[in-house]
Amino acid sequence: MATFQTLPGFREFYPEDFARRNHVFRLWRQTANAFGFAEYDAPVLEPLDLYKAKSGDEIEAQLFSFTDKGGREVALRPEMTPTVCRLVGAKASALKRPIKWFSIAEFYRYERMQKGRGRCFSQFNADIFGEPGPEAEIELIALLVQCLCAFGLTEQDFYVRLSDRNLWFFYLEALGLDEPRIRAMLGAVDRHEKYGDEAFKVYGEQFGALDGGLKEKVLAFLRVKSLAELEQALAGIQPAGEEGSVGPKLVARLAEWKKLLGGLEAMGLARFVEVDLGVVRGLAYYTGFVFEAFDRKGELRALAGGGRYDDLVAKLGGPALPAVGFAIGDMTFALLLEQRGLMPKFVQVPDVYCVIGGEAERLAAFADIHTLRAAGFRVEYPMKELAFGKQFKAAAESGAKLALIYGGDELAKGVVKIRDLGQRTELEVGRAQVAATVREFFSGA
RNA sequence: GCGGUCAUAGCUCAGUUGGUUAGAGCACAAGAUUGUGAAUCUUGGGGUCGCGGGUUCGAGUCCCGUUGGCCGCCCCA
Repeated sequence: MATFQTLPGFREFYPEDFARRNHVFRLWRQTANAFGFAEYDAPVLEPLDLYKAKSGDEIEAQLFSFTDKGGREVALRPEMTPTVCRLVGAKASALKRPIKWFSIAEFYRYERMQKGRGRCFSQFNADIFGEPGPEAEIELIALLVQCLCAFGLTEQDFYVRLSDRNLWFFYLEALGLDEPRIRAMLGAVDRHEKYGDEAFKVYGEQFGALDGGLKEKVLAFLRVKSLAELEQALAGIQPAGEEGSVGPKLVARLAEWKKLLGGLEAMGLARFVEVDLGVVRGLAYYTGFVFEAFDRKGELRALAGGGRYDDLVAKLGGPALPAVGFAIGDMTFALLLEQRGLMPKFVQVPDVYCVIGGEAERLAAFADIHTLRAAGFRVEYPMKELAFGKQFKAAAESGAKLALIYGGDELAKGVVKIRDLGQRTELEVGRAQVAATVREFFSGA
């Protein structure tokens, strides 16, 4: 048993694990490319203040942070958003709009592990900068859906819940709440799914008990599950001619909802998306539409989450720049794929396995082995001398399609015996024809 | 940060009310087998029973602590 243990919550990728991870990353990358997103990366270690500026001082408890040898307060990145805001903010005026970027990167959070959560994990991040309208959300939600569908997942397996912090803000404003009350109420809305009416307790402690009419209106809004219900709920709140200052904002917002849902429907994605105003997402930097993807069975943590954060680039020192983004975590996602039998088994299979008689034959084989490898074939051979019987067994077990046989007889005749391990047929070819014959076999296969 | 639960070979697990040198299957390796296939048989390597302490004539087994895994709470950017 090894003296040294892996640090808690960190992961090791043995070849089969690594193959699975590669598979996931490869399809994410391919999908993002299809949507015209450009890939970037950035440092793993960042100034601690970058995260404090975004999320507040409390965030430090959940970071891998320390003081470096130059006295700098630094942290391993727990997320990509502040970093990408800095990157984009620094060159905003030179970047062609819309700015569509993605990354696949590893992140670190000092947290207790749970199912689907560790201290290190990877995320696919995609963001659009410079587009204030719901066109950006359409593009991103479509990308999110496709990033899951690319693996064979369907609307039976997952769905995206769509909500809107702006809409809530305007609605609560129309109900007469001031900003502190609105923020507290959004906190209650966020917790309502889990705690029921208990969720309003904090609000009550802060601002006094909720009057029944208000609570009823909040609950009604929270239960909105479709555009039609939304229109109905809003119709009730803005009687014609009254509340003139709030009404137009809600009307304009409703138009954006129609645009967003209409766009997604036109893409054929309506079946993946559910209106659900019960989602507002924890941290307060989101400024508009927010969305989260969940498995349909509701057994797993959120698969992905995102939303609009129009103020963040400026807050982190860049120009005012509207932004929307989302992230998919790799851990919960891998669990879902395993659960649905959509994670392939990866075995490394050579194209060709060489069966080699002795030392002289080995040298002859080496010449062909290297030629074939240089041509892109995956070629294996036994590292040490083995009985022929063992070598044929090894060739069969390796999964190779072809065996090249370099025995004393063949060497003497200047030929190589090529055995089709699937068909169990053999033919002899001259040494000079080996590469061409192998190439022909695989181009036909 | 809090709670529950678990820890024996690379993996899955046995191991009796505490009793001699800790076992099996799988996997790995060698041989039977020096020119043809996933088989079979034989053999082998591999363990400070997570770590530390305690009780006892004696601890894998009981007690305490600790580390780590899993699950849940808080949190979830």
